[in-house]
Amino acid sequence: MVAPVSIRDVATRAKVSVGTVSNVLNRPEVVAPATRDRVMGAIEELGFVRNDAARQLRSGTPRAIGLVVLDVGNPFFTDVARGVEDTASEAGHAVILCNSDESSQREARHVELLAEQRVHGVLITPVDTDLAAVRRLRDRGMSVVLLDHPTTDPDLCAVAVDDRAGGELAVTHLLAEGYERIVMVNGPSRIHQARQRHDGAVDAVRKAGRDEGVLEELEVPALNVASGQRAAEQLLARSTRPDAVFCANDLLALGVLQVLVRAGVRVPEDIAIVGYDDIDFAAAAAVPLTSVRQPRQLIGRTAAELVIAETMTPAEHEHRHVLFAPELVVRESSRRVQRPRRRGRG
Amino acid sequence: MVAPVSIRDVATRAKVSVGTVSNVLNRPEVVAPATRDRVMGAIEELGFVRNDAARQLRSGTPRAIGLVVLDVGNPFFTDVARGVEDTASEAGHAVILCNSDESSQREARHVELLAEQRVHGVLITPVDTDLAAVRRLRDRGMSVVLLDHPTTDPDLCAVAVDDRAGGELAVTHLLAEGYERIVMVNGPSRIHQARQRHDGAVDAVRKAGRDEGVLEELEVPALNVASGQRAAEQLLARSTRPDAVFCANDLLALGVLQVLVRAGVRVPEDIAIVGYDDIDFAAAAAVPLTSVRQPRQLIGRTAAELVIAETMTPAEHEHRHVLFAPELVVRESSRRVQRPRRRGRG
DNA sequence: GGCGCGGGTTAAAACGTTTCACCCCCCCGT
DNA sequence: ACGGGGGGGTGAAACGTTTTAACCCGCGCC
Repeated sequence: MVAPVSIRDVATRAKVSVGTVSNVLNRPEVVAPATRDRVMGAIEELGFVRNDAARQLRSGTPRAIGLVVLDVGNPFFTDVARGVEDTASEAGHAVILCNSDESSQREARHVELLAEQRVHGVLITPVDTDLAAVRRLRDRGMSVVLLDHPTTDPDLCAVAVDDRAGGELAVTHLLAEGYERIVMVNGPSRIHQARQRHDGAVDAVRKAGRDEGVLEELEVPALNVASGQRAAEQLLARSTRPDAVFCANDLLALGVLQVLVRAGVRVPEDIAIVGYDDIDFAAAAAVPLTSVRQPRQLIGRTAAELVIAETMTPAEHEHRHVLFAPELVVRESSRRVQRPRRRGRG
Repeated sequence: MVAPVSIRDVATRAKVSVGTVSNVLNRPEVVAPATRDRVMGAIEELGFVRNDAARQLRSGTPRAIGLVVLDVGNPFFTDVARGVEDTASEAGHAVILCNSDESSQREARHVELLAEQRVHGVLITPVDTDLAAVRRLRDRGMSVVLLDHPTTDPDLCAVAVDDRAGGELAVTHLLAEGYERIVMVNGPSRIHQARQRHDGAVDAVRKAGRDEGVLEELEVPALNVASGQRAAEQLLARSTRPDAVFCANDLLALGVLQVLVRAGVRVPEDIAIVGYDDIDFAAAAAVPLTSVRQPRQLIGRTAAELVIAETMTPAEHEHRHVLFAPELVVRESSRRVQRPRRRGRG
């Protein structure tokens, strides 16, 4: 519509050189107030906007960071994204959000795109445990922060929550409340978090000195509401139902909860439920959901800070592995209440 | 870590000119197969990645589009975003996601950033009804698509859903089911969608030939779960309660639903609830929620297609205003059931 | 046997910044 | 009066591509 206006146009308009215009843009203090005002005026009148591609080409310092998540539909990730976005935008960076949808193929495409953009850094929750894609990024010189995916690689920053501890927290709580036939509805074992949370659950059983039969794992194909619903239907069809369900995330838990409630099963009297993530909907569920809280926004903020810090001072940067502690939020869905036990075992 | 490798390095390695390398990258068909293979080999060995900043600078055609939403935490927007992301990534574009958080200030900052990035186009749900920021973008020559914000401006593309029709749909349904004391829990009137949905609700009352007293509006400060909870508490405290609640979005509805259920109010027997957006959680709620469905992903896809089309062929592009029709999804939360009316009025 | 032709390749210009070395001029000290 | 110094500004190179005009060369055609 309008002819693109460059720094050169501004320069001629303000009767200065392009160098001076660049200076008022980047180091206003070195140019005399009078000329500075003149240049600013010209910028205003012409509606000049700095072309970041050129700036980046010359200066080599990009102003965007990439964020690759497993599922934008999951509130957990949007909260993380919000944290990332906040600190990034404070630092004047744009966030390029990519959704891998748990597909390595999509992940690869997105990573390629980010590499071409020469982004400042990449925050990624890798879909595969083998970190080939991630390593390729690093080899091309970008700083990478692993999100919610612990690693021992000393050349990588990572921000995660101790999933094993979280799993333990949940099941310890259930055992303490007196539940004895616990089913863990878990995601596919290729997902790292799923495995860790289950390991933690097993830890809890062992540490409590219980028979390992008190905990059973039921694997579902995806960590979403629909899978939870199907899992609950399966459980309902059984002759002996569990007295508690621990779900690998809140979406599963909400699905389970809904099906149970609609089937007339009382929660927690008949079956208790514990979720994971403590998304906002967990507290607002029909029966407020006990859940393992992760500091979602904090994860995002921390990761963004790390990646920005790393690119600011690449030399003295030490790669850090930040591991947050999860926290159990007990709500109604798992509180032991006085009730007639249908089948007294403990 | 690794010295950045440019097209020039590839050229010397493959013993061709940089022009040829560029041709291999952009028009493989014009270069002889033998040399093409040689160049590809060099690219592979050196791990070359095209620098998009330089490409964009020279060619003027960027490969990213901007998306500015009101609230990334709202599943409605993440679904829209997913639609945008899908088509954008099919077209080889990155999506820069920005969260304005309903603040004009943040919106302005993000818009500025996008302008500097010289993005292909911007998809935006503006926070203010006056479209100053949007117009500034357009004046700078970027194509803009208004998301979920109808306009009559013929110089702008827009993709929206007929909110007024949606509001009418919801209330017509409630009236048809025999509800007669309807409260609409609505967002702040500065939000365009909120106003439209209320207008539609009023339409429904009028068309049904009812007294306008059957519909009352209760305004809450934000369209989220917490506001819904507070609204429900207010309603519970009243001496005469409504027999139906129409919420301006599903987050509000879920908040209302939870508080009602916990207070022992039966839904829909005592109070019916209708939400708006039909987010995934609506169907999975304690009482599956009747809601007005918007084609969320389709909105995103359509908007992305429009913006890409516009920048492909700016000359022959005609700005379009796409208006999708909402659809009522009736579920349990508003189905009339036989029950003893507490106070017979109709 | 010269000519035009066209496929394949190249050299160089251009994109809009930033940065760096340099210049001008005025003021100050001697 | 002259040199030094420094504030304020300039000009040009450089960043990594894409693109265009030109070039080279072999070949078929008149």
